[in-house]
Amino acid sequence: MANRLTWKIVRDAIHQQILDGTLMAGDKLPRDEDIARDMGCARSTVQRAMQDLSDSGILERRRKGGTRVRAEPVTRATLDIPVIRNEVENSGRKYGYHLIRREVATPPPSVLAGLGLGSSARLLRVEALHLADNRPFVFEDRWVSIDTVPEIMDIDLSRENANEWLVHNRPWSRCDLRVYAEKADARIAEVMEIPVGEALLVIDRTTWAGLKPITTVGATTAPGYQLLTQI
Amino acid sequence: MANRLTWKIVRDAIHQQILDGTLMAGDKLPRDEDIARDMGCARSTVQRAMQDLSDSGILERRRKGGTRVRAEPVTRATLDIPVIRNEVENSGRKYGYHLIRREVATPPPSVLAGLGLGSSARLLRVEALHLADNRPFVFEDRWVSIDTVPEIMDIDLSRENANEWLVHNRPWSRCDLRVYAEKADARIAEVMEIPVGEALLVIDRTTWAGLKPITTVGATTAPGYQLLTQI
DNA sequence: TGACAAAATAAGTATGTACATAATAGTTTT
DNA sequence: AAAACTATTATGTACATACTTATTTTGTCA
Repeated sequence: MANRLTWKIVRDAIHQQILDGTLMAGDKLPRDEDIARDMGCARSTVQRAMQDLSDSGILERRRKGGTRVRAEPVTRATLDIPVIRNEVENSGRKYGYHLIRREVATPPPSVLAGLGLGSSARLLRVEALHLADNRPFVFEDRWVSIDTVPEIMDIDLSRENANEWLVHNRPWSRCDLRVYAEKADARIAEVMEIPVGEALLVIDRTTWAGLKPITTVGATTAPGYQLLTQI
Repeated sequence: MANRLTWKIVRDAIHQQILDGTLMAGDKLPRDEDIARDMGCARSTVQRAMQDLSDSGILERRRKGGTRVRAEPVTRATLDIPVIRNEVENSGRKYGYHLIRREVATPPPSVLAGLGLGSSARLLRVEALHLADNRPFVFEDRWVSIDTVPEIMDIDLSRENANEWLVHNRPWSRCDLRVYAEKADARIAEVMEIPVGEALLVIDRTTWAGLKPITTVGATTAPGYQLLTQI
């Protein structure tokens, strides 16, 4: 009931001081306690606000060192990479899935290194195509650790999608992501039904459960695909 | 001193239940209060842990509805896009900058629409090349709102980098990012000293201060450029 | 039966207090 | 003067408590 300050109000007030130039890059802010006294709220409210600004990369906070406006600004964005089926269906299109290859093999050294495995490890390789309205949407080239996920061998991957099965049955605790552009080679061009040489966005993802590698996937997206974030 | 539970311990305990299958996608968790009682800590400690898991996209929380394991998992990653100079110098290379074009013009409709401006607005256009060890690293094609940032007209952009000037002098409150792949056209190929048709990663960014648009930039990166995140 | 109001619920927030921790500044010892 | 303690400081965390808010469930009335 009372006209208390919320941490979001405090956060926006501080942010506003940065936006209007009252606080510039590198400037030091007063102690949380003083800000709390000046604004008339509890220190924990200021702490919450500061934590949020710090998480967004706007402020830098150090014990004893105090709080300052980040001197080397970064654009910090949150990227949500959904399960492909959801991505397709949420955009109102029909999802389709098609298994291309399934085999047990020894992956190339780069894949083994990325997973932190020795040179003789044998993994399950899965190539599959995800469709949106019957058109190729994402081609995935995946290696799954049979050692970490033995159950995957019993799954009928022509009916069930490895991506979804893993995400529902083997949650990860660590994930490496890399995003880059690549020219479509003959193979990709054929599978995706596009001209050779087309520029495609590729999302590589490697996940672990604890220290054990689960899977590494290269997801080659159709032409025109965009990753979006909004802050 | 006492053996109190920290919110990180609580968070990891919950997360562990998800990792080991005790909690599956879609499952409902007990109320914070009950978890706190069971684990022997304050509800605020549980709240802090839950907030973190919710921010990471692992849990979904709704007032009255309770907490459940996210049914449609997403990979949520935080992307830090630094100022290019810092990115180059932090990797131990020499940073260079070169202004290619500076003019006042009316941008194409797509740019105007992205900025939410009418069809007659005149903006400052800046084309510039960022170098790493004297080799092209990022080509930027930028439009700056003269209305929002009139001071930009007085800056000598052949000496001072628009990217850095803006980021230090015009903090934004909202930012849209989009990442995609594009084939190098003749112009880009010449500027970047690469073959025509090379697949390049492009990062488009548009920023606002409140409702007023500041700038929109297309940053075309050199071949091999990767966006990385690690969770 | 359906529409609408009231109650119940669980997360979200605010506060004061106490203590923990990391980083710095100052002081003493070698 | 370098190294090794010590004190100080500002943020970080934990907790008990009280109140707020969004949402669902329930109850009432037409």
